[in-house]
Amino acid sequence: MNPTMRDVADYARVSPMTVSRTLRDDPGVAPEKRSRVLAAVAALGYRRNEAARTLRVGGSTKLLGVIITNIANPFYAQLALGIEDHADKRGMRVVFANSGENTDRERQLVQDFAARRLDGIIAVPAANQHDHLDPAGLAAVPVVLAASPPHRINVDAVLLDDFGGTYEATSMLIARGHRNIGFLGLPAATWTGSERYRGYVAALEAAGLAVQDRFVRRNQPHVAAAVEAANAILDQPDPPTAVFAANNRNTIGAYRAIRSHGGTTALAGFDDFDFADLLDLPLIVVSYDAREIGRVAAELVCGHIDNPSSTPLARRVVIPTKVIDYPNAAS
Amino acid sequence: MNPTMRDVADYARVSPMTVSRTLRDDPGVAPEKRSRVLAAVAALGYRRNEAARTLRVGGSTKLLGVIITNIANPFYAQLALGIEDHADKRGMRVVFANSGENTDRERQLVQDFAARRLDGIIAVPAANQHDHLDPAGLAAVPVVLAASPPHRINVDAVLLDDFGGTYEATSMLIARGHRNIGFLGLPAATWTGSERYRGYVAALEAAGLAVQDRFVRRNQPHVAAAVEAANAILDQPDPPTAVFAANNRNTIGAYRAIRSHGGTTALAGFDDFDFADLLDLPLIVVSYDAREIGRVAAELVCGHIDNPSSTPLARRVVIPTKVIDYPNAAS
DNA sequence: GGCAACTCTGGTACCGATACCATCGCCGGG
DNA sequence: CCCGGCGATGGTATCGGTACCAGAGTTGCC
Repeated sequence: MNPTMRDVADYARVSPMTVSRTLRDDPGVAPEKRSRVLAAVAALGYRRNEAARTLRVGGSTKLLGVIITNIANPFYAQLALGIEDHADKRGMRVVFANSGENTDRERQLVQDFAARRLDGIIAVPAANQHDHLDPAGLAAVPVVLAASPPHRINVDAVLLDDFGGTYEATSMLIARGHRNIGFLGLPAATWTGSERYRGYVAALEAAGLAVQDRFVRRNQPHVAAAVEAANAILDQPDPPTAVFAANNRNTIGAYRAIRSHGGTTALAGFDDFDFADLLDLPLIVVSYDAREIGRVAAELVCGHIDNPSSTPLARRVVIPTKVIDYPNAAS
Repeated sequence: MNPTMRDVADYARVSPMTVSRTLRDDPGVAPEKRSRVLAAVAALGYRRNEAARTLRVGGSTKLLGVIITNIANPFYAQLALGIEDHADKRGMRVVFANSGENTDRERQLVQDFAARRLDGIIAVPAANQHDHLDPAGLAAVPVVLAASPPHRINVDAVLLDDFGGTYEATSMLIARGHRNIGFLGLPAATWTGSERYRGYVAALEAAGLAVQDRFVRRNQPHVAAAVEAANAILDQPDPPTAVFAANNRNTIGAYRAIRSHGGTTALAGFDDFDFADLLDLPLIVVSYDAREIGRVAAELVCGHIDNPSSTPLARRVVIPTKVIDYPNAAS
């Protein structure tokens, strides 16, 4: 087995206490014994058992739990980077898990994290059901939500300006003369889905345009469905001259459909991506700093870790969005 | 503070042992006491302290450490997904950290992981210096490398067929009539860089073509440098009619350069990506299942966890590549 | 009826580290 | 010369669980 502190003590002919003090840089260890201890540590390849230390000191595990829906989505990868940025500054490590948009699994993961006594949890909730994310039921482990506000629980959240970004991009389409604008959205029950739709509707209304339901599709779980929905919109008589896609997947689907329809329909979408400027059709995207979301979420959760007495404030930090125009002129 | 097992025992008017047994599903607990205990657990919101349990049982932390260079790279995100796939089946969680291609940081992370008694480590090494990844110096924590073979240490590795993929893609360019083919590579000191270059050279030689150093650039750390290198190659008199780019970054750079040169140069590159079929120039990519790499690496490391006595075999599993042709005909 | 075997329960020690207190030797001042 | 005080060191209990063993109560079989 691994050497223990007692082994080191025996080897160095001192008591375990002296070893403990030495390794904690406690003053009041004679230089000579100190060096004997360090030599013993090196000789035995000793490494302190942090779990045991944590148990005794009542200290923290210095682990931050992160639950996201899918790390393969570049948005979440950036989020993860931002969280790690901040965690690392505090000597903390990050435990990642993918929920796969499944609330049951999300619940299991949260329970597991609490049992492991992680210091804090950052979650991108899969759905609207948030009871299992309430710190009150989780041994008071601080929780911060990202990308979606809490529902009936009292925790902080870092949000994106879903409404504003969509409003701005849609308005840009209108400013370019489009009057009939399609919408490929996310399920209405989700925060993001509802906010982005709200932004679309508000932009139309502000320009005195009516929302036409025949141009709206709101439930495409994958790219293939998005292609199909976009085709359905474009195949109508008197089709829209522009489309707004509420996320990455829908943008790709719309892009493919527009391409196969001759490429004359304007396209705007939420979520920027690499290569957006290398495509063969013009594109408008709503961009934002996903890494910053992670950084802020980590800051908030660390704030609660440092100061557990602070009652959850249900704060909401909103990260701004920026609309980017990729003209993608003929090459 | 959190309730302890003793609190539960007091509440249920039994001994701590009975609580412990109940929570471990030990048979031989009277049904009535059992239900009293479960009621007490629910009433107090008790959660067993896994760290304490691990300490006593001498068991494992059920944590797998993963060190990659940058999670924002979709390749590593997929790798991470594959690792989590397998870990999850065994009730393990995954601790991620980015080394940022910095060996010093990598060393710190590995030490930290060992001190936390993680059960195993999967690393994509930042460089050729691997001493710090030797399980012998890490409390015998099993280590598996991904994407790069071990150097002077005795551990398993999961590799990609860097040579074969490059050979095949380059050969495809040759088969299409190209005789002068540029190469945008990675530093020669890296395994991947050297293997991919070897594949390029071997394909040329097999076709009786000479390697022309004026068409080769091997050190572009970011996209801007790749653009510059590609421009330098294309601006020569009698430039190549095709270019092979040894990774993602170089492919993007080459793509931009080729586009600005009129778009007549053929392009092939290592690493597939979303949107590859939506660009406005034809493209050949070397594709592979990054998720599978992660899955296999996790399997290997779990094998060592289950059977610590097994001497490291320095096994090498090679994941195959597949060449994909995106004609990207005019839209 | 007696004794072994079995079921259920609780006491005690211990995993590896550290907080707290006791001890020991040494110093200077009264 | 003796005692208070200080710095260095070690003993002991403890963090939250669990392995091991002992003991109480019950049953079954000869």
